[in-house]
Amino acid sequence: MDILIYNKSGAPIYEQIYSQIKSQIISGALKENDMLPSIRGLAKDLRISFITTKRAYEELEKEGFIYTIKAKGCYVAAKNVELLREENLKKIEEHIEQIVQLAASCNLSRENIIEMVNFSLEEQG
Amino acid sequence: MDILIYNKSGAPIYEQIYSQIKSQIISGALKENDMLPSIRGLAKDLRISFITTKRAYEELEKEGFIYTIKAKGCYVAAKNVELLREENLKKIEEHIEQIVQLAASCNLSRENIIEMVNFSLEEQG
DNA sequence: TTAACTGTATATTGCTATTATATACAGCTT
DNA sequence: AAGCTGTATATAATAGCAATATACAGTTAA
Repeated sequence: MDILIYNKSGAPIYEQIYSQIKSQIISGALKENDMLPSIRGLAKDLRISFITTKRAYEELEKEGFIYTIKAKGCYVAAKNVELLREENLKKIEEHIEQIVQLAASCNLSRENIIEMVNFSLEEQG
Repeated sequence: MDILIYNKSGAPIYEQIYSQIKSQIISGALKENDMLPSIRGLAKDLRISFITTKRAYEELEKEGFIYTIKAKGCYVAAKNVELLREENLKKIEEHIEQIVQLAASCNLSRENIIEMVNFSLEEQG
């Protein structure tokens, strides 16, 4: 399990753990039913409290990326790609609606909006 | 000057004052060069410290909605369409950032996003 | 069965950002 | 001069959050 903590990054530790594991699940590096490192083991490796790793795992579980069996361990959940996709699509649609309204109230053209989207996409890579 | 403070609302007092005055300016209830209540007078009415009303006015001035003449008072600024436009642009950028992040985490392509924007724009007319 | 592992629950510490404040100051008006 | 206006600085009080220790309870394997 490759997890790196950058103390300078500004992001809280539990969040760094959360997002790194999440990425590995989404990318497929971690597969369904793979066992995650125990919250205590990982905490020891990272030299932090296990409460912090626990918090990261809690988030992951709440979002449906992992599941937990008490006294046994935490495992990668079945990838419900469609679910994730639909949830995100709904959120994206809401954002777009907001954008369209804002754009209308200040005479921003369609081309301008698309430009902005493209720009932002290129920034992210 | 009608300003109501809801202590339960969760929003800080200075922000409630800020947004209520802002609304009145945007709606036209307060017109260009209208004098606002003095920060001390308003504070007295609302039974709060004048530092709090001052903060609300500071925000309004920073955003360009009012202007101040030392030792005289605060006045509604000329309605600046560009100002509103910039505010909206900022909000739109924030929405786009969110969208880009969401899209990345469910492998939604640039084309898909642009399609969605176009679709939404056509719906609105 | 016990030692060593797993996750859980509760309370607490420390820190940082924010809200709201008092007090002392300086300029305008009458 | 009295009484308004806004200004500047320093301070108190909160609230929220990150990270933690400690005590608990279930599983596994020697």
